[in-house]
Amino acid sequence: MNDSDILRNLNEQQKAACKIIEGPLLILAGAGSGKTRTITYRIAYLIAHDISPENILAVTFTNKAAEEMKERVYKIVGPVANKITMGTFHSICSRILRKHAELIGYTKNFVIYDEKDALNVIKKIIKEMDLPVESFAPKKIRKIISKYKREFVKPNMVAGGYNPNTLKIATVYDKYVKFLLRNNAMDFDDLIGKTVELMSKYPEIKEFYNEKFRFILVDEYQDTNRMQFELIKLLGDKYKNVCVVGDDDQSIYSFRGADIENILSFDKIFANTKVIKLEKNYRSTKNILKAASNVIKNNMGRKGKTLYTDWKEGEKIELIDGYSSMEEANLVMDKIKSLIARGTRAGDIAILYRINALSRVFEVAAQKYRIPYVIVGGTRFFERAEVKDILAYLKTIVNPRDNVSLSRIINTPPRGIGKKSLELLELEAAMKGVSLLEMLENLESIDLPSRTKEAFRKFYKIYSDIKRESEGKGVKEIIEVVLDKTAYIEKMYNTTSPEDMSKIENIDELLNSAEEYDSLTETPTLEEYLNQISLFTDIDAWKEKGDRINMMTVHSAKGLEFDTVFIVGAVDGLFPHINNIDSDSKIEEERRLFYVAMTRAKEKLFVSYSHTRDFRGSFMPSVVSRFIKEIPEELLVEKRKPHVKTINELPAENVSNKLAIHPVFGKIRILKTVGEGEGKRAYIALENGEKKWVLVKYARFKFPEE
DNA sequence: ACTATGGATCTTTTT
DNA sequence: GATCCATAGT
Repeated sequence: MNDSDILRNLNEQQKAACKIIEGPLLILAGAGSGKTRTITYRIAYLIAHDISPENILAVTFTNKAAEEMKERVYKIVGPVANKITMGTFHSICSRILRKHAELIGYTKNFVIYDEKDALNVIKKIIKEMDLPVESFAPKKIRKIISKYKREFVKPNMVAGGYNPNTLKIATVYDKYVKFLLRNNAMDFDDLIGKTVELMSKYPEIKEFYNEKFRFILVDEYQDTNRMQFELIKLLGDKYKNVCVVGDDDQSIYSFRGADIENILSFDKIFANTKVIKLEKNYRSTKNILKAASNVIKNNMGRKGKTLYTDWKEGEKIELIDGYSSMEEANLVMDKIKSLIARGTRAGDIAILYRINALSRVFEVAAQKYRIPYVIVGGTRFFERAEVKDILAYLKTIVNPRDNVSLSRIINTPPRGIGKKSLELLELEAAMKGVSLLEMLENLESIDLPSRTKEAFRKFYKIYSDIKRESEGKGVKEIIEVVLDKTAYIEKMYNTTSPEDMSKIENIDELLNSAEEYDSLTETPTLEEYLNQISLFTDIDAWKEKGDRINMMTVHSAKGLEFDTVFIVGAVDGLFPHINNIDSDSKIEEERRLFYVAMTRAKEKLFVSYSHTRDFRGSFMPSVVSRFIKEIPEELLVEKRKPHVKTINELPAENVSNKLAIHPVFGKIRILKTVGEGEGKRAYIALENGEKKWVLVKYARFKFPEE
């Protein structure tokens, strides 16, 4: 394979990006500009130029993206592709850390705590310290700690300032860090942060990886945070062959610390950076691209790119105007039904929303219309309670120091070990400075009521039986041992309740995942399996092009494309989200998110909204998203309808005896209204003759033909 | 020790 | 409308 074989598939800018082999390179790649293609061919080009695949590191945003890239490179260069290191920051760091864990006080079997585990630890600490939950909300503290970690602020470096709570938070932080270390556990931030610390502290390790990864590629660079940047800096320190690919317009992870500065100041850290812009879009029609560009141009402080396409004009963008969110969902499904009838494949359609909560109403509608669907994301599979229970058994086998997992399973299924007993055990363990499991091994050394002791003994027997019988077995078999020894399914669930049935199905699904792992891995180990799944996301598992429509958040849809896209729930407060409308920078991120959503569409884009929406059970009035208003009217199928009038916008005398449509009761007649503001009520007559008083605040009436 | 129940509280997005 | 938590009853 020679250069021209590789390069003939690329446009001029893409070619240029391949040819710069050495030195720092920043590729600004617009949406749909063939970014993945460019990276893939660049890797092939490197290999064609005698660069050893072992010396190439490619960092992607998801595991799935890494796999796809590997496959694509494989198609060009063959089996040597398997020698390239590819993965997410988290998976690569986890691999590195397992090799050197002892140097930082861990063992190579450390476990990774997910958000829930981390939150539980913090809750525990807050309770222990007897802090008022009002000013120490665990979730908020968790966020603050995560931020400290990302910025390399250690507990003893937290500045007290004027807020007396800050020091207490620093104490929680300190206890949290120590807890994790004692439990041989890391959270997501640790994976990156500790790798950075490892390399800063041990020059010989850094040197090793500098030599190993002489050529570095980072995809989705706009969504890296400071820690990740530090890591790239360290890894690329010796050879400076660092190629990053990103699009400032698609930066949508600032809540996770992603810092656009990483793009803007890349060339300050890596001197003589070459910059290439990919501005030709191969994905969307002219109309979609034009609409998206008109939205994103309202953001200030962009690097500035002008996307263009040779593609057809295409269809205009269609707005879908529902009254309630239920009606909105039904109208969307109506549309989808007719699209499918006209030959569109269900798998080529996506419904994108701002928040997961919205999936529910669309799921119900899809079922009603008998449209096959798949929901990607939401509650992660591996975070479901029944799955976590089983995994906790596995984690305890691998890492006996993991007290979080042990306290989860010690009485699951119930075996007579209650809160009090567990507390006693924890107290003893803390005093002796040993793990819970070590405590269980030495039960004789402590003074306990004999019944409690017996219960502990029984549990320890189950645990050691599992451990013994797991020796030399595959992961699936080990899970079967756990299920067998604990009688988990029989004791926890009954086969008549539908909820329990779905839990049993989830456990089956877990067995399937283990079986798949066992069969696809050369030397399967429990350790590796646990590591893999703790860094696994739903999007990684998502099978594309199934014959079902796809539903997911806009965040999950990053990097994907679909023929037909529905952006749903496009109302102010949802998209942009209510939490992000109080500052320009937050609104700009919401706008980028909307832009990402729009640019997922290849052929046809729909945007839907409703005039009321469900909020914690009751109704909330809503207003069309400001982003819809930024789409030029000539790109829309129909002109935007004037916003419907609500009862509060009309004088009382205009309302009486008027026909309206109510979100629940349908066609109604308003007879009179009483009161003003919050307490304003309306007396209405339903079609069936029934009469009712309703609160105007919740019942949003729509008046026809206003 | 366990289960059922009601109350409070919350939802942004994710590795 | 879901989930988490404290409490009361078994």
